[in-house]
Order: sequence, then structure tokens, then C-alpha cells
Amino acid sequence: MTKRPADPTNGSAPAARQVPMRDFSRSLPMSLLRAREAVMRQFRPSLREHGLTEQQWRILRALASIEAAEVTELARTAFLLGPSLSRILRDLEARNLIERKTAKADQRRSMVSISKEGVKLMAAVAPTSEAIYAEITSRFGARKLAELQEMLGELEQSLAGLGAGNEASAEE
Amino acid sequence: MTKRPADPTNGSAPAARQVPMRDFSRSLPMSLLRAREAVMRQFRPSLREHGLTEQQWRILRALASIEAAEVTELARTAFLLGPSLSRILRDLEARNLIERKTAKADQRRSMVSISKEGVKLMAAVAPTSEAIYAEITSRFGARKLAELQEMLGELEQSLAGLGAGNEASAEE
DNA sequence: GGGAGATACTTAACATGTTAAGTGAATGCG
DNA sequence: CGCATTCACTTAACATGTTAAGTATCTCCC
Repeated sequence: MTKRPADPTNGSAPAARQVPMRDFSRSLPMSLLRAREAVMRQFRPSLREHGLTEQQWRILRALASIEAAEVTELARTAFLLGPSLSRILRDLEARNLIERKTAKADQRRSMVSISKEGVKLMAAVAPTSEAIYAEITSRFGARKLAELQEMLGELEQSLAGLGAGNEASAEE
Repeated sequence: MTKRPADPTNGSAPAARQVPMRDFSRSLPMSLLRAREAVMRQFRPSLREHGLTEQQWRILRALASIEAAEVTELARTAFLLGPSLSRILRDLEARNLIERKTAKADQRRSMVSISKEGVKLMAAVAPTSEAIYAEITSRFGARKLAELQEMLGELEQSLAGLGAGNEASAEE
């Protein structure tokens, strides 16, 4: 019961299987990674033509939809960690795609918003981006896509507050 | 038909919605990213305790299951780009977790394999890792998990050979 | 058998992911 | 008021993602 037969896809691995584990290529993290990569591969070339990375695009989109936001709020919306966001905002600001001004009430906070140039850039990128998304939807099926996203959301939910684990226990 | 009502979740954004797009937070790439992050968040602490990153762990697992492999093959299996793999192999070799020897027949290729130390490390990490995976499976449901992975695979399939696009057309 | 082209990596350069530490500004409380 | 904490970022340091170049081999065909 401690061993498992070798995966049929590599029929002749001689040894080194002391540690039985799930078939590597079928782990959930790998499945998610591969799927996401398959999707992003479609978008990157178009973004690249406009000098944008995936993350920069996420930020612009987030800003376009929420008008102005504090950095922390933006990080949550664009799903980026603070340090990444900090760097990217610095660069986007240098390119005049966003604007930043410190809040009056609380000098620690700064409000970020998209600039006119930023809006213009979005207008240039959005059509292609939407077309690609439509193509993906069409290929995979709109219904299935909705189902998939539903399941992904449930997965996220079911793991919420598991990794945070030590919420009120040890603290070291 | 060119406009869409604002998302109900941010009822009062004043302007800057010149570019209508899907609700940002519900795009497929974001769903996949969030789901993957929710999963990986569970594993990272344990890996970290053993001084391993997610990618390093992927490589060790891949090597443990296929015995020895060329770098290119390993890149495909562990789903890493060549440059990343090159760096990681350099580091893993320095830590004596893997071994490398150039192939006799073709001096360009090198065969990579896991070392005894590498196997030992895997043995130390695997139990926790499997336990976490079991917990995730249990929370989300084994059946649903299988379904999800099935859909992810189909998504990948349906996009195969779309981004490669220019396979035999333009060439710069 | 020799040189053009293909292969299998490796390096380089820049951007982000991830964790820890730093900085300046608010807050709470004695 | 005064000062320790907390907060909202920003920097720093190290690892990987991503694309483009570089290097050493190998292949093939004239």
C-alpha cells in the first residue's frame, strides 16, 4: 500500500521512486497554471504591442472602472502585492498613464487615478482584447466558461481562511 | 448598445468609463489567478520551511518521477521556461539536490537527475504536502475537483494552437 | 569536409512575485 | 501632551517570468 505503479506515460523509469506522490502533471496547481498560461498566451502579444505588461493592464482596467482609489484598495482590486504595485505605479506615473495625489485628510494615503493618456491607451487596446476574449469564449463555450468560473470561485471560497491559519493562535 | 450600466458593486464612479469592458474582477485570467493563489497559499509555508520555492519543488517532483531527463524535457514537464530552469538548476546543483552530466552522444545535452540528498528532502516534504492536498480535496470535494481539472484541461485544449498563430504565415 | 542552418542550452536585461525591513504619518492612551 | 502602536505605503533583497542574444554542438547537404 505504500507504492504505486509507475505512470504509464513513462514506462521505464529505473528507480528513484522512493517517495510516492500524486502524478505530478495532474496536480491542481499545475492544472491551474497551465490553463492560465494557455489563456494569457493569447493576450500577451497584443498588450506587448502597446508596451504594456499583463499587470500594468490589470491596473489600468481597475482604475478605469473605479475612478480613483487608494493604493491598498487598488492592490486588492488588481490582485497584486503591495511591493509589486508600488513599482508599477512608479513606472506608470513616469509614463503619464496615471496620476497620484496624497489625500488631504490622511497624508499617508495617496489617491491614484487614470490619466487622459491612460484612457486613450485603454481605448486603443480594449477592442483587440475584447475580440480575443470573445474568441476564447467561443472556442470553449460560453456556458462552460461560466461553469468554470463558478467552480473557480467556489474553490477559492472553500480555501478562504485556511492558509491564514494562525489567525489567533501562535504569533512569533 | 455601446454602453453598459456600471457594475452594481461600485455604484457611484463619476466618470472615466469611456472604454466599456467586461467587469474586470470576473475575467477568466483573474479567476484562474485567484484560484491558483488560493491553492498555492496553502503549500508555500511548508515548502518555505524546507528552503524550497514552488518551482524548485516542481523540479524535484518531476525528476523523482522520470528518473533522469534532458533540460528541455524537464522544462516541459515542470512547465518552466528555459531561462528560469537554467537558473534554478544551477542553484539546486550548488545545493547538491540534483546531479548533472553531459550526454555522451550529444555534448549539447545534459542529463539531470535527483541526488540522494534530493530524495531525502522530498521524503521530508512529501507527507505535509500530501496532507495539504488531501485537505483541499476534502474541502472542495473530490468529485468537483476532478470535474474542475477536466474543464481546465479542456480549456487548455481548446486554446491549443491559437496563440502560436503565426505558425506558417508572417515572420517579421 | 566544410560551412550554413538548426539545436540545446545559457546569459542578459527588464518586470513581477514574495517576504522582510524601513519610513513617515495617524491613533490611542496614560 | 507624549510616546508606543498601528497604518499606509515604499525599499530592499532574492527568486522567477519573459523575451532577446549569445555559445557551443550537431546535421545536412553540396
